[in-house]
Amino acid sequence: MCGRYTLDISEDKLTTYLKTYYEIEQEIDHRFNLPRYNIAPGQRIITILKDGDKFRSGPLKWGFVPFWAKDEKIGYKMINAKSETLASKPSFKHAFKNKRCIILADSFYEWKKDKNGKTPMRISLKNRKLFSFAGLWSSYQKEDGTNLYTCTIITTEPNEFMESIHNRMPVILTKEQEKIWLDPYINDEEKLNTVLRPYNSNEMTAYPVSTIVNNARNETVECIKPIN
DNA sequence: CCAGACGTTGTT
DNA sequence: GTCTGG
DNA sequence: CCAGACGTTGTT
DNA sequence: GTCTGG
Repeated sequence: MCGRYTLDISEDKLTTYLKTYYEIEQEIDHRFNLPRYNIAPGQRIITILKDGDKFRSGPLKWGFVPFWAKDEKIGYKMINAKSETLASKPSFKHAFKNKRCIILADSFYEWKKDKNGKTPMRISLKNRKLFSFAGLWSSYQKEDGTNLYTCTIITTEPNEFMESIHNRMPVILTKEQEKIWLDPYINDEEKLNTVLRPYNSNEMTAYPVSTIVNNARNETVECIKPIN
């Protein structure tokens, strides 16, 4: 599963990143408060989607609320979506065809179970670069008529590397895979499914961190500090 | 047909 | 809205 | 994901 | 146990 992650990059550098890879000229909202060391469900997160031929970056609340929901609380239960069943679940099938997005990150946390209980692990790419999770988004109309925009992170079976830590992992996309995933003109299930695969084990790395990260109120750099 | 759920993970 | 179960 | 609350009425 | 909030 994937229920916590980081985006350890300055506002300036992320601005450059968005321009370089996605031709996005927008400013980053200062309220994102970058860098971030403990991003949790329920928060507004930085995402990218494709609007026609242009990429757009925007904040989406993490926790998918289907447009037909009676109550937005359901979002707290929909922070992840199983890649294997996206096309058949009433909650996700529409978004799978029409509302795909990616979520920018540079690492994520998983709690590894051992004899002592749970140890939070920080997992990132060996090259330490930013990457993106595959996601789905939704627009939900609230009672007061305003819209709530939400998203979910897609999970898959673990690769060889992740197996020792957890039984699921988020779908991480290469830049090539992102092109397919974000292309609004593609809606062929089989084609889309080809990118929803576990990431290359050889490019991933992990280390244990302090349980400071357990509490989502703790947002300091201590969250990513290695422990013995 | 209508009613009621619609989700994931991990734990029991 | 759409699917499953009765 | 984990942490922390989880209830009502009436009175201060 | 189960829901809400971060």
